[in-house]
Amino acid sequence: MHFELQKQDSWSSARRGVVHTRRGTIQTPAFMPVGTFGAVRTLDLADLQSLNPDIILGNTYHLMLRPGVEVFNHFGGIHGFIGWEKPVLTDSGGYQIFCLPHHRTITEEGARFRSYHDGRFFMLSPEKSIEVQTAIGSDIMMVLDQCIESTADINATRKAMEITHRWALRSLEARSDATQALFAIVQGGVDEALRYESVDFLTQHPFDGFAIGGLAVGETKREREDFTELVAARLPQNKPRYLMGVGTPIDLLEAVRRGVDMFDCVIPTMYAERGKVFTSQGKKNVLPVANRLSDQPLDPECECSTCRQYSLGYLNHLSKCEEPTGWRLLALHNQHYYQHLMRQIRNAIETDSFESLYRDLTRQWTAPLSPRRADINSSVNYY
RNA sequence: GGAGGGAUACCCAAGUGGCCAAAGGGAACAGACUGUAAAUCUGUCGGCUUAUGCCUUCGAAGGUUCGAAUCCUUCUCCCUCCA
Repeated sequence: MHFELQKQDSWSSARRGVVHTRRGTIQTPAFMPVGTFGAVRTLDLADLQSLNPDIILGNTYHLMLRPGVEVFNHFGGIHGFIGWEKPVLTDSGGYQIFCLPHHRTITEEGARFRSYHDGRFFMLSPEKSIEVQTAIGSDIMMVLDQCIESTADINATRKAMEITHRWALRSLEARSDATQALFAIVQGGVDEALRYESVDFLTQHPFDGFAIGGLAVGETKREREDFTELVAARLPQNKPRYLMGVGTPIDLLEAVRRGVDMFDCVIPTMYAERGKVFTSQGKKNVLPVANRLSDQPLDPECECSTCRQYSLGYLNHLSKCEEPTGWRLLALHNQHYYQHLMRQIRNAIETDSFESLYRDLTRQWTAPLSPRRADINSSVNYY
């Protein structure tokens, strides 16, 4: 795997690049839809192909519990299993160490988990995570890390960072197939010195890319942006930078501006299930009764299949009935919105217009609506 | 014509003398959610309000009682069964 840096924005740290993987290229900045269990929630392969992201995500932790390594060995990896031929990145399970704290204990060896699904104990070590990711056959693997709340004290944060470093080296050692890329994960909470230390340690080793972990886990938006900037600026130019788990459209824009190349987030699908969509007019709630008789699309400026075919009134109805088709239609819209946003961003960097795109979008997302527009659709919010 | 059962807030529904402005659902409204144990969680939901405060409310009208959604009388409407 290698990273081709095509253009550096002159106004900001934004960069346009291409990640070359064994299964194809990823145009960056890129947003990767999250498919934890081997499917982007509510979407099927045809939906996914119509959205056409360059890469999707799967999750080691969930996939090792179900269906298990045996199934991936049988099917020859996730690509054959789910029918997706383009790149897949697997998260290592590090986030589950963070978000399932009552189900595990951490030792030097790894995280000993009690399965939330059948109660059995198992050890998720760096080696085990790599073994599972190898069976899954992802094109980009992540090292097992210890993510920790941004609000944790400095000692705990240092400890988590140091174990993350040791686990990262063990992961590198455990990799058997170098065509599977391996990214390390920078930790260090919201402490400047620790973040620098983490970057400096990890970048001494031959990882294919570097992720910024431990953000969007309790810190303020400002801290998130500051630490993204600080870490990205210290990472090598010639390797991709991946901000894990982030975020809202404005988070993405702010992070691209600070030099991040790759993102993933559950927000597009999660919000779809909550009746929330991103539009050119801001974040909108589909559920209020005020939308019941609307024959307008979700977003008149959107070209997604949902906006081309369905009225807000119908989507309001489906969402209120908790009809899975409604979640799917909103998920398609939100994922389209994210892919479209990233296309706009890539274009803007290419054509030296990132600054004006940045200003347009931030104005659009934060400016109050005109009275006329507010009158037409009272359920619009800002980001 | 006879015998029973019922009427509670926007809807369904609990409550059978004080701890009832009234459980629980639903709806509505607001909020949360960022490397998905999430079709989840939180708040508001009679009115006025800073309120542990006042006012109005449990089909209607009277009555008993210190005190009534709860007991009694009459009335109205609904349901079931028997003729």
